[in-house]
Amino acid sequence: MTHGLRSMVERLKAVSHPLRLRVLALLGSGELCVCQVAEVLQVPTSSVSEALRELRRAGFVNERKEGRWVYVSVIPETEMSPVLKGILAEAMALAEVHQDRDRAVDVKVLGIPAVCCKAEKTVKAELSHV
Amino acid sequence: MTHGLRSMVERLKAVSHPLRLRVLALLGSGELCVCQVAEVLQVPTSSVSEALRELRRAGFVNERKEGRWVYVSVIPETEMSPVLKGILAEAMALAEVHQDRDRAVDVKVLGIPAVCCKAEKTVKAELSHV
DNA sequence: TAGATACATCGGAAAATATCGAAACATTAA
DNA sequence: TTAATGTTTCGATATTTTCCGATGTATCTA
Repeated sequence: MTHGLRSMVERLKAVSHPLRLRVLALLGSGELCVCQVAEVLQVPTSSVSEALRELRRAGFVNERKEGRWVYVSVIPETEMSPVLKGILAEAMALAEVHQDRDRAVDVKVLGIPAVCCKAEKTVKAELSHV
Repeated sequence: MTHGLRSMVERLKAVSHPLRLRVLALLGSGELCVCQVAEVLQVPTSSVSEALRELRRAGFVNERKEGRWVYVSVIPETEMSPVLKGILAEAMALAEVHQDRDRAVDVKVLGIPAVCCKAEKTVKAELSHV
């Protein structure tokens, strides 16, 4: 038994969700902290946190705590199942995800202090005319 | 754009369900008619029918009508996306699915007339001591 | 034609999931 | 310590999904 039908279904469910799939795909191009993900995707941090919990339960992402930030990333390719590899590749090719990645570049350039909740409105304003 | 985030999520949802994944995996070893699937998996035909509707919507299975029977099968490998190929391979390796396949062999040996709803109880009896 | 059979759809109640603000928790900085 | 900030959990509601019996439809056969 690879891991059982039930477990396989749980893993598939984890990515059968627009936000969770977007988060996974976004992390596919590199580690980010939770607030950066929230900023890029323009959703409440609590939603991002919940999405990440499911992706972690499925074993698709790792996290690394550094001070008050939690950095999340997709597991290394050597640990990915063929199915995960395929899903990630297909998701990263989606138009929506390309846009997210572009936003992520801008967000990363600004650096963490400028981006997270405190400066939310300011950053949105800066990004809006990009 | 491959097909859009929404559409990709719909396709993943189609297999994020124990019965639907089992049906897909079962069909992975060959065409069956709806009543054979119901008999093998021991679930109401209406549930099988609904599961197949979703798998068809996702583009994972084809159907072929012959008289009053509807034969369903997984789409040819040449038409499968890498993701579908991976999911099917992993699902077909599950212990639960191996058991289903064994039952399918018995059901096929008995032939359609003996197996479908009419003879349900009889067949169950025959199969129970295999 | 009437009856039987395979399959699809419907109805609708129960369960699961989504969503997001509010509150709680953890860490940092003043 | 106190205030601020990033993250998680909670609570409560809205929405979706699941499940299967009952009903409907198409096809075969007697």
